[in-house]
Amino acid sequence: MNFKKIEKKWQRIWKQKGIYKTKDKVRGKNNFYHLVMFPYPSGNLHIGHWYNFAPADVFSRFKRMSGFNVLSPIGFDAFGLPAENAAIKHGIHPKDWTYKNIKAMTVQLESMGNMYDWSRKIITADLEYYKWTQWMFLQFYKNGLAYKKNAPANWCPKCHTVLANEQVVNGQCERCEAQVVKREIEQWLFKITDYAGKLLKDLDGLDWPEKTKTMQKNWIGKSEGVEIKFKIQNSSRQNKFDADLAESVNVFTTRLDTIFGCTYLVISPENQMIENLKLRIENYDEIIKYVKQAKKKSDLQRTDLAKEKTGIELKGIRAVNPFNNEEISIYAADYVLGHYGTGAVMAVPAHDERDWEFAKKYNLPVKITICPNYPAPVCPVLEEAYTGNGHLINSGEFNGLISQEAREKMAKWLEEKKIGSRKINYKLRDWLVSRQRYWGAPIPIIYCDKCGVIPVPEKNLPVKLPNVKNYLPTEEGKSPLAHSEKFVNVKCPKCGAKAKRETDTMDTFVCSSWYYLRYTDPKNNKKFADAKKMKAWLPVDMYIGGAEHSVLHLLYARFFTKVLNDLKYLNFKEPFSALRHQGIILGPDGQKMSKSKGNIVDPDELVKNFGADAVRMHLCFMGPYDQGGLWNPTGILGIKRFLDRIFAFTQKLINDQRPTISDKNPKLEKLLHQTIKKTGEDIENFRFNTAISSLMILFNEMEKQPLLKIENWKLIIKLLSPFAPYLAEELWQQLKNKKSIHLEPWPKYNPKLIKEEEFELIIQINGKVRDKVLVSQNIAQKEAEKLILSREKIKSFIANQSIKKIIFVPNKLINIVV
RNA sequence: GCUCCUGUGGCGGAAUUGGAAUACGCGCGGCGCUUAGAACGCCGUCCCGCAAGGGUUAGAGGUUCGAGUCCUCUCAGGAGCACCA
Repeated sequence: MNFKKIEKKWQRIWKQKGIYKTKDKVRGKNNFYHLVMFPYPSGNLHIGHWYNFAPADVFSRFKRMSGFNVLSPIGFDAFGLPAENAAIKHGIHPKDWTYKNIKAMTVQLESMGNMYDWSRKIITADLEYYKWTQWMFLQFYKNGLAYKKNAPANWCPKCHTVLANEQVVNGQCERCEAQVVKREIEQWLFKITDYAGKLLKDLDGLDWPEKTKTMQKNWIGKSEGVEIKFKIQNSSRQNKFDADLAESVNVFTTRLDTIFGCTYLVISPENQMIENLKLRIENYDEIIKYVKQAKKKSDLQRTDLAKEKTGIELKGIRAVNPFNNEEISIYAADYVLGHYGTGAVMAVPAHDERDWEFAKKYNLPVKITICPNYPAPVCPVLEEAYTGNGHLINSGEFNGLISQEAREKMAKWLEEKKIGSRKINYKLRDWLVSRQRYWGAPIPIIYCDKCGVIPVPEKNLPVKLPNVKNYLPTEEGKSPLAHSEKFVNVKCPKCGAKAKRETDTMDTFVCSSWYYLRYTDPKNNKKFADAKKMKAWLPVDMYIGGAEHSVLHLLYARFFTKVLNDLKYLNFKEPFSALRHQGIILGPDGQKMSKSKGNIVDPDELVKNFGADAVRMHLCFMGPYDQGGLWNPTGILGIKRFLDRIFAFTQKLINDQRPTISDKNPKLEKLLHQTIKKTGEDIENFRFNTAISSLMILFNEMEKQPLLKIENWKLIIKLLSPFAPYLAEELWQQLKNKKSIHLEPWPKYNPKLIKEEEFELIIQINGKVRDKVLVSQNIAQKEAEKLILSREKIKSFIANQSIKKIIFVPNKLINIVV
């Protein structure tokens, strides 16, 4: 079999006939939008791409054969850091690099034989695309969802840009793994926190892997509690000037039930209170020294659990616990985070591990208020914090309540006295979208001395990314675009005076947050996509991609959809109804593939040696799709042999002069129909490996038949066609069919033929298999008992033991307990 | 530290709801074809035992007539979270 010739031939014909062009509507067929996460044009397609795209294409093809009008688009996530970093490394302009790679990767993608509708290809770095990315930014801005602020941000010193929280992994840059540092810099953010509640709640209705949902839930991090006002007590050093300032400090807690055990407060070093009470804090200078130190630390240093907590008392001021009116001291400590809750906590050392540790170190009072072994009257001496629920003691009128009740009653008490209220906090922080880099969509904002921050009018979009020579990132925290006078200097759209453009570009994740919408109408130059077309396809019915995007792309895309839904551009709230992740392919050594380790498997080489069909099919056959696994260099031979045998057998059938119609083989017919059923169900459930093994079992049987109905053989070619589209098409033509096999419907199985009339009854004695016998389906227990007890083998096993019990499982087994 | 997932032959892996463990493929061994090899075809391939039979799903216990599957503990590997009050 000359697979190279076959692949070339069909690539040409498929393109010519446009069999993969997708219409927005086909009569009698439901639309099905099947999407794979589009690739970065980072260089070459690697085996991981193949593992992502090839089995996904099997699913696409199966859906299409099953009667759906399937949209299966592809494109390139072309803007962004990785592509730009690679370009710089090779000394090539990012634009040239990116488009050169897109060209090469397109050829590689075409070789896979996927049913992509190439007429819908999108490239996020194209002017026609990023015009709409900028338009999206403007909508966010106009609706108060994009804002600029100056605050410490995650700065990657190697990539010379700020990063979103989601892009910092263990204190390192997600891409280059450099240690991220804190840097004060003006930056643009999207108010994703406004959507925290909805992003959390709507996860419930999605057909997504539970793990992914859990990860998003944890990232959003909802916690319910109360915010309480602690009054600041007048101190000896009070003077008239600061009387109005900071009369109280707000804390957030989820453990209101422990408040009688609160023996001090802790505020974060960033807390404004320190400045507000400057004149009253006796050791202000010392405090400021501590604050400066804390601010210098990176998040990673600050959150290092292994390190001892540090803190410093704000001398001269004290707070009052509203529940028992006790005066307590106030500390500043860097284990309290400035950006979460109120940036201040009530410390309950007896019932919180962190407070316990801190209290032991600074010798602060510990007061037990929760007893674990309810209703035990005496609480044990604590050796560590007791953080569980229990019944309350030392808690005034709330004594004797259990934690859950107490939280409820105490919250009411607070609200009645107007010194606190229920509050929900989220860990999620706003999405930092500006990047001080060249290769991205420019943020469409203009700064005018007179008019202030002015969004670029929509009619002036796109703000074109200039083709500058100096695109290298800079140290000073500014985009390289800042050096381009031509780009920067602009007239204010409002007053016409001299103004300056924003020079930061957008995070690549902004581009990929809406691309799935654009595929439905990729050429539209009036809107990002036509509403009718979006309605025809969206939301995405099945989305496939790597699990590494669980809290990045997938969260951002959901956020975009919700915003556009609120702005009435979309009629749905979730972009991806169903989601599946492919696993990761490791090198033969069990290590992650990398150039330095020299364990990279080159898909082009494999295609050259074994053919695209074999590569596709082997990837499907390796194991469960979401599991991935190590690459076994010889495993693909099995698939290659299988395909060769299919080819040879077809030739034999075609050349065989004898009439092949006459065969009657009910056993084989049954197996054929069982296989049609199983293959379809397995593909539907992403169990490609077992689908293929059932095809192999069927073929092994068929091959043994000297005479075979050609119509039955055609069915097996159809079953094969999603896996091996080239070979199937070639054989289909050889079997004298004019239309493409890929436009054929999936074979239907005959339910009557599948049914077994007989089955092998397993005979167990004390749970051990001792014998088996062929009996008719649905045999009754009595009949079965009679039958097996008369068998010599069983008789001898039972001998003279008495039968205690007989367990009968219909159509499976019978177990005699003696 | 916490949470979740995974552990089945020499290897990748099968095994509806608890009901024949090791399907399918790789590899290996033997034979055939061949001057020889490659390719291909056929047969064999969990362990002990001549056999009857017995044992085996990381390890130890438990529930059950019956456990790879459910429960408890231990070990190993992986993923995620990690001062969020």
